[in-house]
Amino acid sequence: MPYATQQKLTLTSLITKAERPLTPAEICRAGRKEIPSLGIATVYRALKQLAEEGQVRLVEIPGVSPHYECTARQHHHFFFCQHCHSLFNLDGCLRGVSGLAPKGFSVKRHEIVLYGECADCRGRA
Amino acid sequence: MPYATQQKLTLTSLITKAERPLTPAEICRAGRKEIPSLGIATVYRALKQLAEEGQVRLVEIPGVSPHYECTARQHHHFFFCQHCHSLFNLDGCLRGVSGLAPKGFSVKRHEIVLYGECADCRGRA
DNA sequence: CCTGAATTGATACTTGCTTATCATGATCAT
DNA sequence: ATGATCATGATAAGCAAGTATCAATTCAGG
Repeated sequence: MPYATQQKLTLTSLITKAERPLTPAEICRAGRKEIPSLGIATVYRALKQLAEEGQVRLVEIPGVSPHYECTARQHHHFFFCQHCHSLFNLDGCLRGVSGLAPKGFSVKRHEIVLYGECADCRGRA
Repeated sequence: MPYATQQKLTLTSLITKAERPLTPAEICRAGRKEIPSLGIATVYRALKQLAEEGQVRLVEIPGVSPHYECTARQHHHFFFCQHCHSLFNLDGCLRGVSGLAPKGFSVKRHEIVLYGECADCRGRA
């Protein structure tokens, strides 16, 4: 039977409360504020377990290193700031996405990614 | 000054005529029908040069290994068959894509990817 | 509080993709 | 043709993400 360790509890809480997808490195850095000895391997192990349980999912964005997010969010897409390299969640979706597929093709899911500059970076530039 | 070798000519022609994005491995395999000794390193070198010249561009799809395509095509998106792992070009786009971004964000470009089963795979299943 | 089972953290290793190295071979201006 | 230059192909090496290993540590039931 699995043990309830400080590492798991901290990491689960951290990922659940995050308001945007995080990289394993970001998760590790954040977790070290609570548990300074936290190792990256433990982060990967926790992510793997949480993903298997369905609590966390991998977010893959073209040209962006892998991020992870809590699955408790509804369907949404992402905005990647090319200046500060941060990933933002977007609300809403578009109509007719599946209509882009040729006849005879069945669409199971879709991804939409916007690239540009976030409000902060735009203001500073 | 660069030399016009059989390898470069063959690879350029091959990529230009392809009707869908190809992986370096696919390009190498196809090129060997013309030049059996063709090495993978030459494929990567050609892709790098063509990309710098703007003739070819990298196509990155979440969860899919890197593909390359000719830039002479107009704006389009992709469909990835989860069964045969092939990438297909889609015609058309959607309206209001940039409207998904929060206020103050500037959108430079976007990507839309559909995942599912292509007509062939769907028929066989 | 003690003991067996699970977990941790450091690090070595694996995997997939891409680039560097270098001896050999192709290209082209003369 | 021919020599200087550039390109090729095989393979080693690099790189980044993730996994395996293992001694040391932590957990939790009796």
